[in-house]
Formats: sequence, C-alpha cells, structure tokens
Amino acid sequence: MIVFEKFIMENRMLAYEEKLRHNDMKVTPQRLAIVKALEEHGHMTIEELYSIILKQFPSISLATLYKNLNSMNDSNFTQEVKLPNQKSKFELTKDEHSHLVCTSCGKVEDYFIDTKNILKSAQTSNYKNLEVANLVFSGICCGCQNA
Amino acid sequence: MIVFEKFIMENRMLAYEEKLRHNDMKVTPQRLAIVKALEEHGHMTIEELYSIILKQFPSISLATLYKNLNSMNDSNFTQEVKLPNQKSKFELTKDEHSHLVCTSCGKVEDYFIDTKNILKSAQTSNYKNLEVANLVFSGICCGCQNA
DNA sequence: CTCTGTGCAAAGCGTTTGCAAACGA
DNA sequence: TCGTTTGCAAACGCTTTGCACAGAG
Repeated sequence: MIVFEKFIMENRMLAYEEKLRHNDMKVTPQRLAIVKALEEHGHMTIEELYSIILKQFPSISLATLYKNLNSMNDSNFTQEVKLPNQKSKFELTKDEHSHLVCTSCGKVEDYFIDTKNILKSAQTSNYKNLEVANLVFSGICCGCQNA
Repeated sequence: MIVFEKFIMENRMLAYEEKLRHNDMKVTPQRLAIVKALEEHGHMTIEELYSIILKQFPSISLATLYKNLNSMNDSNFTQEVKLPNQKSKFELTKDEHSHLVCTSCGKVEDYFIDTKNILKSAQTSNYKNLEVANLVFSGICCGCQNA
C-alpha cells in the first residue's frame, strides 16, 4: 500500500514537471521542492514554504522562492488565497473550489461546492455575467472544538 | 431635495461621531474626513483614501491614516476587504454582505445576499458551525461591457 | 551552447514606531 | 488638565531587482 501511494506521488510529480515545461519553466530542484511542499502541505504562507524548503535546500534564497512563486502564479500553476485575518496562503491550482477556514487554528481546507447556482443568484442589474465566485467560509473546526 | 439629502448626510455623520466616542476614539477632523470619504466613495484603497483626504488636509500624514485605519478596524468601525488581483480596500462596517467586483475596471459593489443557506450547504464533517461567509463574485460590470 | 534560474546583496516600497507638540474631552 | 492624536522622521519587514555564476535543455 505504501509502495502504491509512493507510486501515485511520483506520477503526480512527473505530471507537474510536464506542466512546468509546458509553461516554459525549467524543472529545477528548487522549483520541484516548492511544488512538492505545496502538494504535501496544501495551503502555505511564504514563510511556511520557506522553512520547509530550507530543510532540503539550506542555501535557497528567499529571492528564489519569490521569483518562483511569482512566475508560477503568473502561469496559473499556483494561486494566492486571500484570507480574512490571516496572511495569504498559496496552493497548487486545482479545479475551482472554495475554502473553509478555522478561525481558531487558522487551518485552511478545500471545499468543492457547485457555485453555478450561487453565481446565478448573485446576478444584479449591474452584473449579468458573474463568472468567478471566491468563497471563504469561516468557523471552528472539529479539532479545535473538541480541544 | 438637495437640502434634505444634506440633512440625512449630516445626521449620518453625527451618528458616526457617536459611534466613535462609544469606541473610546476621539472625534478629530482627520478621523471624520476618513469616515466621510469612505461614506461617500464606498470601497477605497489606502492610496485612494490618502489622495482624497490630502485635499482637505494637505498636512495629514500617511502615519495618521494608517493609525486611524488600524484603530477603526480593531473596533470594527471599518473593515478590510480582500480582493482577488487587487489591493485590499476599506469600507465602513455594515450588515454582513458580499461583494461584486468588476474584473475590468476594478470597481467593488456591495451585494446583500442571504448567506444562511450557503453557509448551511458548506457544512462538512469537519466544520459543523460555519458562521461567516466571505463571498466575492467577479465579472464584468455593465458599464465596462457597453464600452 | 544558449537561455533561464539561482543566490547574494542592495534597493524599493508599504507600514509601523517613537517622540514632541497639538488637541479633544 | 489629562490622555489621545497628530505629524515628522526613522525604523522595519516584506518583496523586488541587478548581477555574476550555475545549471537545464
């Protein structure tokens, strides 16, 4: 089973390498480390990313991290998630989804909800073609509620 | 009619003064200018606010603006609105509402939508008491569509 | 071989802080 | 009068830039 999951993960990383090349970005170890960290940890602030990657690349510079995040954001490979009362976090771009945020521990979770109806109900006389819904729901997660 | 509207506005400003005092904030001309600008212009970035207020108070400093926005945010008198692909804007705190954003001109509009059902539908096994929904809808506003 | 990416140091920019003087209550 | 606020200047922290070298394709 563990072997199987490892296989899945390796495959996913290969797909990311492909995607990087398709976006005219070279596949460097540093870049892969960023992708892998985001893949493993989900939503991360720049500092969190930096401290994780620093373990693998003690010589990596913040400038490199910023440059990479910027180019990856530009090519829509990654995305910034703006959150209330928190620093922005970054995630690998996936299908459109919403976010659940714990106001106690700050953790962010993806939530796939169909936004078509919500978008439709938000149409006004001034906006007839709303296309993107950026939804963030806040509350206390079960972990924090039990503690 | 114009007299009437002026009366309404003056009344509103008096209410803001009250609210400021209730939050242990002194009513200074600078503070009132910030409130008035937000009341008149709706959603403003710090730079927009600064350039407007500078016309009334050529000597106001950015530090004053920041200090005031911070204290007013802390007492929930104003609120920061985080937007995709834009700098944050600030608004006077009103009843909970959502935002419509034009991806072309960047304008932000309040939209009062009932979030109870949306919140309910976003409950997961990990979040049973979602309380706040931060919704931003993006599209092209009619003004930009016609142009 | 060429062009992009990396790492470093410096610059840049937005925001905050410390302090003396001004001001609101 | 007393405590808060203002304006200035300096400090601060995060992000970007320029450049020489390293590395991917």
